[in-house]
Formats: sequence, C-alpha cells, structure tokens
Amino acid sequence: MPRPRKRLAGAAGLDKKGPAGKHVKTKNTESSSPQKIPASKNCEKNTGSYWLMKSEPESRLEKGVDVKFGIEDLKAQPKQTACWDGVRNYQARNFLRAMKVDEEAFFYHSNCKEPGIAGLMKVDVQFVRMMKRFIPLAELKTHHQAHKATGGPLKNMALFTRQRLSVQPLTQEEFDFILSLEEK
DNA sequence: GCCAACGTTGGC
DNA sequence: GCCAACGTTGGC
Repeated sequence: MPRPRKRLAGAAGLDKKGPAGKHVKTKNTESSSPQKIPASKNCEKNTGSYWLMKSEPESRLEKGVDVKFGIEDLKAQPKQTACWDGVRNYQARNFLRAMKVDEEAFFYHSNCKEPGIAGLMKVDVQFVRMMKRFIPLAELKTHHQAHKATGGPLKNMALFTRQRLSVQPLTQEEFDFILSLEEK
C-alpha cells in the first residue's frame, strides 16, 4: 500500500526515499525499466505524462499504524501537499522516479467502500481539485470491458491490466477520456 | 472477512 | 534459474 504519509514540514512531495518502505537503493534500479511510459508512442505535443496513484481513504491498521489517507486528508495537509512514501513495489517506485514536477495524477481511492477516482493532483504531490463527480471503479471497468471490444481509449488501462500496481501511468487518451466522464 | 491475483522470497 | 511457499493488494 503505497501510502502518502502525512508529513508536515513543508514536505515538498517526492522525497528521495520513503522511510516507510524498505528503502531504496540509489543504485541503477532504473535499469529495471518500466516497460512503457507513454510518450514512446508518437511525439505528442504534451511533454508530460499522466499518472494514477492509489491510496486508502478508510482506516486500516498496518503494523499498528493507520494507513488511512484519502483525498480529504491530502487537502488538509499544509500546502495541500504530501510526501508519497510507503511504496514498496519496484515498478511503482520506478514510476515515482519517472514523474516530473507538475505532471497531473488522479487520486484513486482503493480498498474501501467505494473504490474509484476522487480527484486530481499534481506531482510534488499537491491537491489540485476534486473530480466534478466521483468516478467509480465499476464505471471505469464497464468502459474498459467495452473498449476491449471496440478499441476504445481504456482498453489497456493499467488499473485493469496491471491489477496491483499502485502507481501507474496513463496515456493522454486515457487521461482525457476519464476527464470527459466527469461531464456525464 | 474472504479470497483471487500476483509479487517476493528463498531453497535447491 | 526454477518454482513452491508465502505475503500483500484490493475488489467484493
């Protein structure tokens, strides 16, 4: 469970390493490269990548520590900014390293009553806004299933194809499509 | 709370 | 390097 830690102290987002996780070697772990970060596709005008980051909005004790950190908790941070640590999975950590400041990321609520996308953040990791409406996992899944047949934008969405990855990239098309769901 | 999916560990 | 055992994620 990748969990942002409620860290104060002007914590400016992505620290070098999270104390919570094992700890990251500064080695060349980048060599175990994430197979595809969007952009490899064709030259998109937009330089940035898009991301989806999971966190648990409901209380749960893990080794005696409450891992609860929902979007409301992010909003409540000083500067509405948190330090996203506690990510253990190598691939997820590689994605964290690949992020650049100010790229956009969805805040996804996992392991809870209603899983889904709650809002938008920008890397460093700061609250940007709530989604105009909560986008439930079930709805995303419906589109994903349909798009597998039609070749629509969510056909390869990592949320479904890389089930347990807590920090994941989105293509421009995926990102735009999900934003368009707000208006529905 | 259950449990499927899947990542990690460690013996060989 | 294989693979079984084990641990974690996260939907339901």
